[in-house]
Amino acid sequence: MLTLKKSSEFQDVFKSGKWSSSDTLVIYSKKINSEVNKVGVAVSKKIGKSVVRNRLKRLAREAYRLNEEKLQKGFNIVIVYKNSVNPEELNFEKVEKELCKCLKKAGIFKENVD
RNA sequence: GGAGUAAGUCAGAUAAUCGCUGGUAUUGAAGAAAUACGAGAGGAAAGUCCGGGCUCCACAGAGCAGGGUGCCAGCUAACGGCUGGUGGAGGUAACUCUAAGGAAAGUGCAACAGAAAGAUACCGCCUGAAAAGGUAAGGAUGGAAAGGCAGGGUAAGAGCCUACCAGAGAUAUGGAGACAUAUCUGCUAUGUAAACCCCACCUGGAGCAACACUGGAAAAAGAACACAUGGGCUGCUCGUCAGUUCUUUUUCACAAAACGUGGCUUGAGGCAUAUGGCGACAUAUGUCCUAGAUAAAUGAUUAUCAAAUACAGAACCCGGCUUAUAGAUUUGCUCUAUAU
RNA sequence: GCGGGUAUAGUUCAAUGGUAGAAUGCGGUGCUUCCGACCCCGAGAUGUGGGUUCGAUUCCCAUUACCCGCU
Repeated sequence: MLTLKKSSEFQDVFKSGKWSSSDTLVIYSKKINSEVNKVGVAVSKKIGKSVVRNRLKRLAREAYRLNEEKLQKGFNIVIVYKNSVNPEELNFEKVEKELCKCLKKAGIFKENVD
């Protein structure tokens, strides 16, 4: 799993990418000329303390990792948690569900997969 | 058995599958990558309230200003920390708390009430015909009222005298000291220094986003040059150092705010034993190596253990303080009930 | 990571250690045929917990929330 690292890459995805959202997540994506996908996760400081934010990042990364094979390639993706999220209500199953929903909306899933 | 008090310890474990970040070894020309082995968040990692190391500024200068600390002795690299004691406060007790120098160097403040707020006594009491004088027992106020209270004494009164209590000074004894005890003198000096201040001691500034190293080109404009200007922490005054560059803009290229590499983890380190000390701690010997990331590493699923749930995530390092914290557990001591 | 600041009525701001005040908003009364404007009256607050002081918005300590700067 490759991650986005530069600030300029993040800004590029935010400005010129497509977005789709669910109750808890917003996903920005941009197609580029590449054979791999890159992912970044962003959690606002308003959601909680560092323990909470780290936990949410891990959940998102794990959910992405388990579903990575089902995706089309050549995208830069940024996963953002909404500020209205209640961290106590989230567990791994919910995050995975929401993430897949958003990715389908964005059209990144391969067509022949449910 | 109950209630309490003090000091600690732990902070889920084991197994399986998938996955993450360093290290070592092997393969590989190297890089990337792969395989194997082993390691991988805390008691507060937090708040940033103190202190120190380290780096740069002149290895760090002078004076004033400013800031901090404040019973005594010790410990420590240092401290506003810790240990042991002294005084005071609370508790039946075990024990706990305590910013605790100076108000007799000076200044300020003490609203309202009250005659009066450390000072010219309003009413009152006594002497006296009056004028005037002597007084502070009693009176209302107030947080605080001329040491308190009782007796003697007196014209009325008053430490004027006496006992007890409280405060001040002197002397003696004990103690390293804070201070304690005893005796004598004598009756005045209110409170506030977490008001200014005085005294004693300490204090240069900035911080790893510090700092060092490597890495492209071209052009234009401006400023200042030796008794001058700018810079070297903040306020001022001095002193001193370096000695020609500095600032801005544009174009191309670009990891480009170089988001690169180092600094970076072996350290006032941990553990065990012995010795010295009431103790904090010190010394000696042996032994161990235990995160180092940079959009930032510990996660997901399943099973078992009654249950798996608190506060919470290293970011240069260390010593403290403060604050948050589910549950489990050990030891010492105190009071109390019942039984023997 | 480092440095600094703020918190007072519903809102915007004042206040030498001595009764917390103003504007606006809110409620009521009057005026008006009714509403508005105007007049009168009223309620309403020192972020939280300790300490110093006779007395704390003010001084000291801790804590919570928010904001700003460095990069």
